[in-house]
Amino acid sequence: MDDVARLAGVSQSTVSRVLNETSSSVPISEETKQKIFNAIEELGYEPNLIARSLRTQRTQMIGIMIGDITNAFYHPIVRAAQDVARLFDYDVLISNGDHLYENEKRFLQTMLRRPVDGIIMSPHHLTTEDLDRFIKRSHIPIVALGAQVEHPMIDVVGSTSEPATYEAVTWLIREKGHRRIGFIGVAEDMPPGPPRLSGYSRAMTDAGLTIEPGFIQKVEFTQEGGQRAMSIILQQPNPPTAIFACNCLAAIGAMMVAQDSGYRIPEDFSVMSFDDIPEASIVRPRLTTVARDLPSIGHQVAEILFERIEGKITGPGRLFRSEWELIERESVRTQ
Amino acid sequence: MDDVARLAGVSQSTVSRVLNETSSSVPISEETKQKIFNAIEELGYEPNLIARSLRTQRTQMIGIMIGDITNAFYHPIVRAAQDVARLFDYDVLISNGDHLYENEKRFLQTMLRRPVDGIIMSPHHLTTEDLDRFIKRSHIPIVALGAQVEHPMIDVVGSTSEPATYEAVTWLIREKGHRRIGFIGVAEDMPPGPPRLSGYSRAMTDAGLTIEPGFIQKVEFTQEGGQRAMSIILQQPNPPTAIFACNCLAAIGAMMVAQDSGYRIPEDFSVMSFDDIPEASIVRPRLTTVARDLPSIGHQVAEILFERIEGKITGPGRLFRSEWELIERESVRTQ
DNA sequence: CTGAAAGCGCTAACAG
DNA sequence: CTGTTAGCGCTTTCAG
Repeated sequence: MDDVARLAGVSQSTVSRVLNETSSSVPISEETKQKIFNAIEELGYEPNLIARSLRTQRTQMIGIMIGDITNAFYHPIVRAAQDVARLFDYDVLISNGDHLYENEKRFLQTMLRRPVDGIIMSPHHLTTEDLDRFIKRSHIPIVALGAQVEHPMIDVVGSTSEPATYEAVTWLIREKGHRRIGFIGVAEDMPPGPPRLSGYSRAMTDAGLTIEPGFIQKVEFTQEGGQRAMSIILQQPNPPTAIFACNCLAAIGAMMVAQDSGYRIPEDFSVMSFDDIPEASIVRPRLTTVARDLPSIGHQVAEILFERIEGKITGPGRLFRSEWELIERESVRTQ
Repeated sequence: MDDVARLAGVSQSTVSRVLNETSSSVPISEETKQKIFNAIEELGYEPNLIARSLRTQRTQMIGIMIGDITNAFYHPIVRAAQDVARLFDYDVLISNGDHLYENEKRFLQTMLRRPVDGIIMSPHHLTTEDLDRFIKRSHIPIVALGAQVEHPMIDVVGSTSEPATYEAVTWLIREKGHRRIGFIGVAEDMPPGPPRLSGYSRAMTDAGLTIEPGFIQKVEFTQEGGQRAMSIILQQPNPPTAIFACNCLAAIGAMMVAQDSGYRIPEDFSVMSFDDIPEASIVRPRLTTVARDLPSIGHQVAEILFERIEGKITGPGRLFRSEWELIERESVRTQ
């Protein structure tokens, strides 16, 4: 920056001013500006963000932690969030939680040391206390994605799980005539398992149907998880006619086990799942799912975060519920 | 850090020393160390990486730019690279190129301003001159993933495209008896299109087969691309009996178009592709592919980069070829 | 073995 | 409208 100033024949602080024109309320003559821009051009100067950060105490970076890079659910969200970050001239530090508590804690520590100006995360194991301790120490705004975080300073996006599952299971019962419905949930009661299970239970109860304990299986968010769950369900003496899975990958795993065992979908089992990822339309039959608009969730999450970063919003954490819609394809038939 | 020093009753520079013990050759008494660690613990102190970076001129960050976050090909690679970065106590800045020249250029600029200590990228549009200009200015080591970058300072991992495609197409001809083979390549001759096309051509020529121009379609790395390509191929008066696609997503798109038009795979068309992503085994019939060990590529790429970052390797860029193997599933039948 | 002090590149008062 | 100056929090000589 000194070199630029020297070449332009001005002081270094003037260069800094023209570079941060918005923040400085001081007017600068067009002529000086031109000289400076020419010098910058000639030298190919790029400001050093490290130095700027040290001074301003803002890093122009946000951190995003996703549950699992392998899960297509997160891709549109990350992409959209990255797009809005770019609008604000922010970079994004992405981290892979892989659903491990250790990774989630390390992520927080990294965010603290680095530090970042804001965080988007999908905490699966982190407790409210973990988050609270972090926020007390750092004051970095956090928005949580699809988690049941109850914290006065954390904005939450998601939480359509309970009602959406209720509607979907009710649809399976009322419109499609199923009465024996299995549920593939999430191991260790990680989010978003519990609200979806509760939506399922409520729908069953409201319809006056009994829930057979063997019909509820809790597994990981993976194809293998779905396979495991379905194998167990298939061993029931009187198996369900429909399966609601919390997650597309698990639904696909379940479908594959059933097909490999000689069953036909949807003739022998109807399968339905949550979140419309590309795999849902690759698979045959195509999956009927509860779909949320993932790119717009990504947008929303990032915009909410920047409201905090820019200080436009202060005060207690807010809760945003995203829309959903039922996409009917081929994996469910009427009983 | 001052607070820690005060609480421990030592000077701030001593605290810094115990925190960077490896780099400092100066011995420090056990007693002092203990006092300092206690103080750190008590205060919950975390060093500020920004300040450290400003001083050391190293950021403890690497940048990774992938072609497309949506393409499962990159997921194991990113995950593995992130794992090794963590071993070196590095953070990872991930960016999504989305196969756009503009994004690739912006990525480089970001890496320069930020700056990072090293870069892993899969350049699709960036020219050797772009990269050369960047390296001249920044001296940041780069390792390129699966690209045909010819630059004296850039390490390249990949480049099995030509021989692997040659082998695969030859297998289609010799073992499976196909003589009319279509090829779905990459639009605008982006990597890794050209070497794969050349492997295909060489195999066809070596087998004495003619290449019909209408059998070669160049499209994007997406399902839609594959759909488009296959639609055109299906309109040929005398279509091929087998299709080799450069990319699984495109292969899946192609398969779906064929199936939706009433053709059966592999009875009417054999389909084969490159890179074994999860979708390849979800789809029916399961895809026969040329598979590379993606996690180990990710590991390798990162390790090569850290050799440069740590200065263990200097000198001209190296070329690493990864292993591949043919995984036969159900999408190819003998003619 | 430990402390003092310089300075990484920048921003933002403050002073003209 | 522009220049001078004081740090941001750390590492690393240089002295002791």
